Amino acid sequence: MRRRGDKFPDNGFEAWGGYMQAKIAKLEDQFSTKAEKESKLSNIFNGVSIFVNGFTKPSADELKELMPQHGGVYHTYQRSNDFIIASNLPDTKVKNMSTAKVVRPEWITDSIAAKQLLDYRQYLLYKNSRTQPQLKFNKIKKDHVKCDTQNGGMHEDAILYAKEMNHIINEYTFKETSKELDMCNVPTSNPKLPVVENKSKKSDSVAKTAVDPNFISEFYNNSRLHHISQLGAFLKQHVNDLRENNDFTFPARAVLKKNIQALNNVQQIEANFDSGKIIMHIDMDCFFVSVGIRNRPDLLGKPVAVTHSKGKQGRPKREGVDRYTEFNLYKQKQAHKLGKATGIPVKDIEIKSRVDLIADEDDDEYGSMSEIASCSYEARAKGITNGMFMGAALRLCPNLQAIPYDFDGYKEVAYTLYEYNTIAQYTLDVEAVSCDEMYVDCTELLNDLKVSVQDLATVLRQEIKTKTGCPCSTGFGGNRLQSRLATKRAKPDGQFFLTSELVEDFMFNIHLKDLPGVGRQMAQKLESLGHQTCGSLQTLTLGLLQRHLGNKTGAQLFNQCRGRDSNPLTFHTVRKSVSAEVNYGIRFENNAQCYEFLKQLSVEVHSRMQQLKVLGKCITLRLMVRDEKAPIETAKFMGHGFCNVINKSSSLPNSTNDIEIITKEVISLCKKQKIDPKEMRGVGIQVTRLEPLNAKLTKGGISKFFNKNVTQHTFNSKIISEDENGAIFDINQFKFEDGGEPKLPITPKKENKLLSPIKKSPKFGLLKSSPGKKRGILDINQIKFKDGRESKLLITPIKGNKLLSPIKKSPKFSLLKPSPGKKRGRPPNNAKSSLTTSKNFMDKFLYGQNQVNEQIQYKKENKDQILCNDEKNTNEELSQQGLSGLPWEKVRELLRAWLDSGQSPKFCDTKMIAGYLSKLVLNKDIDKVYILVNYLKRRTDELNNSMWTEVYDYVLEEVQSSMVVVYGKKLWIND
DNA sequence: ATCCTCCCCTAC
DNA sequence: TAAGGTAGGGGAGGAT
Repeated sequence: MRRRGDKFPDNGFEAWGGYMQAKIAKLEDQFSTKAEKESKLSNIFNGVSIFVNGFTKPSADELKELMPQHGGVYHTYQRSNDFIIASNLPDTKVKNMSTAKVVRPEWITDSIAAKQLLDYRQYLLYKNSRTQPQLKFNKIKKDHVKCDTQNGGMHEDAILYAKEMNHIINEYTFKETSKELDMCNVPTSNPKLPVVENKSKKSDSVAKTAVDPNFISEFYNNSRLHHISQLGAFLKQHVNDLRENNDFTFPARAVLKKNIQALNNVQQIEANFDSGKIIMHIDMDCFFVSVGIRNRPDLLGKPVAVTHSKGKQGRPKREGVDRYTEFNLYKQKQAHKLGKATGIPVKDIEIKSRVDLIADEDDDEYGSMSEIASCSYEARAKGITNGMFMGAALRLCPNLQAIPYDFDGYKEVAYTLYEYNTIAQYTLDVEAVSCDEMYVDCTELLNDLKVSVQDLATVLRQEIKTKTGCPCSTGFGGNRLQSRLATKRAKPDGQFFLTSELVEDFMFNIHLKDLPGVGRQMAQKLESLGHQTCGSLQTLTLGLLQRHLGNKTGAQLFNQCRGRDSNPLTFHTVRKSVSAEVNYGIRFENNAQCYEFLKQLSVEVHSRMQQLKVLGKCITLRLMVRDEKAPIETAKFMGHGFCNVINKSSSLPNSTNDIEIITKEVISLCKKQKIDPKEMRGVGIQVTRLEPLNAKLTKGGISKFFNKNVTQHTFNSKIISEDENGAIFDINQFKFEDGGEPKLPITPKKENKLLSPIKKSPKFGLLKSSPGKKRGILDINQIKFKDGRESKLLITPIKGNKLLSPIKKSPKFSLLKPSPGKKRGRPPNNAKSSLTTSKNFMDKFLYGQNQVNEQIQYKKENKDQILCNDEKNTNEELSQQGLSGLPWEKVRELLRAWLDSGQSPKFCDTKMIAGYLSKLVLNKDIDKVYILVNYLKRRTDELNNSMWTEVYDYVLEEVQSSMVVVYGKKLWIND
């Protein structure tokens, strides 16, 4: 089982990966290969890897020799965990990298001379307190790390640092491995030595088929598609989190504006803003390749492909492979599908396929069936495309350079692209598409900066390039479709603004295949109708398209081919399903093996569900089974070959995330199919109809928070440290602006505010201060505020005494009844039952909605904690206390789950949230109030549902009334 | 009409 | 050798 997230809970990015075992395996590999090849002089650099940047003394070549001799690893191109060895670096480079790991080469030579690893910090090329490593040393237990005598007098922190940087998580394994290598400086392949026992066991465990216990982890660790998918999902969540935890002030905009103004050709603002929005689409150019050659200038300008295959290398022969038959089956199926869709006789259809260029099985040179994940533009010029087989690609371009995957590198670059240090420091109106692609609604940003689209693009692209080392392209347009097509035009390494005047001409020549949503099937269908371009398709009527393609798809295409797209960017995503599947390496001999694998896959799904904190109600098993006409041996090694797909699902009586239930259900579904396990070629498990769970807010968990200490801590301390990022809330940091014209150095947003009239609810009019009005004074001694950030808190003066009067409960407030208006999503179970059940959403969270499931779960996971059941805390008491005893992160989490629940809001929940926020106000925790209220506002805006809007209005009224009581002023709200 | 289920398709 | 995952949208057709 892969374990995720438990080791590095403080670092979201690491938590995502968590492939501990694989990492360790990789590490062991590094050691063993070295040990096999070199006769080592020492183990000084065990666990240390370096990358040499620029001219050094000793030279890169000499270091390359030295490192393995002393137990270290030398990388020809940079990996994320490397120490960077450099004697000097140009300033521009330094600006754009973390200098925490840049070390002078003397570190290496001195360490060797001293026969021990010296503290690298004495050799840092740049000593900048701001960029010093911020290690959470307490995360690693000291007693695990004592690296005994083998490391000589190595500074303990240095050991820790080296280890952390190299992601050596399992100290035990690390030690064992090192010791083994220490014991014998001999090739580990010698079968006589004890170590070899170990080694040979290990090589046995190189997972070949799904029967191997390590197969899932091994496979996922090498699967590009898995990485792409997980990274994408992670980044979407990341954007959710950013928006949730951010106050939406963007101090970095000032710098951005300066940088833009520093461009030579400062233009005045174009008429960008005449018609609605400006959407930007950012896409890294051939992402995997760009990351892979960041430190391989020798490959720049050459045809390069990222692939598992090493090139024209001989492959072992496999009996029974019949590529011709297998490929033909695919083609026939495709032809059949097309014939059915278009009415063209199947025999008249000729299918082109990516297998066309691939050679016979026994052709060593052009026969590789390794897929190309990404290829450079030079390779594309030769006709190579992503997804093509290596054999075919080599035929098109015999000097194609194959480079390996660098999944850590992709992760690192993606993170750079999405973290505060690039786009997110300027705006959070970001929709994450994938690890290398995003949409940004630039309307507000451009308005604020008053710069041209082109200048903004130039500076942003440059910034991304310097920070990631990879080129990207950006496209701009009035909607997401236009911006996307613009990017396509801009590539590679360019930018393009598709202005509204250009759209019509531009669209005319766009190939239908280039429209998002038009894939192979649709493109072929449309081609069979006689259309290949948007211009051509524009001649068809809406009705005709809908008849051929269905209502939605038809309408979508009708609009798309005219450049129209009314789909807004989605800044917040809610998960609807969780799944795991493996369609590679599946070769079972008997049912037992099959069920064992299903069990492992269930564990995988379960752990993903836990991470996402969801329960699910519907479980689907997906099987790929060899088609009877297909050869038993597949064309691709361990591939699935030509298969039939079986989907079977089962609805559970209750939502669950119980591993036992999932496993049982999946195996039972599988048994029912009565499929010969020998014929299985792929297995997948999917869980749908999700609902949120917060296991920590079960009864036992909650009573902890009613502990007196916690309460005191929350309410009385002036300096508290409960921010999950470790930030300290410190009143001394608080600044408040008083009187006169607002200077607004802190909140660029405010400028907009003052420029643009308020459109929304008329209530808001009262909250706004008009530009000339004086601001009130707030007693800063009573405000808690986050460390290190400037204030965005603004309090408007009270408008008359009216606002002090008690708040009337709006009579239209009708949350207990389902609105007859539009429905969103699937109501849980059925609408009636959800309304009549006694428990509301918050209660479910607080007291355990799926009490059975959860408590079982809870007991399993918290055997030690369950002792704290102070039964005096009855539900009733908790009800009275509401949320006020909870840490605010919990409330935020709860609020999020509530908004994501897909249910109709209930008044009691609304009241609870409002009550909590009011208490925060009384507690003068304005910072948190501000974040929560704005989060609520953004989310309810997005939900665009009158019931939720009422929730917001109600909560805001409550908050503002408390504000008036406490401060005599209202909280300033972003609009 | 409006749903649910079982697909297929698309995107990265 | 090779690592063909995963989430979401939507259509077809049957159930309500």
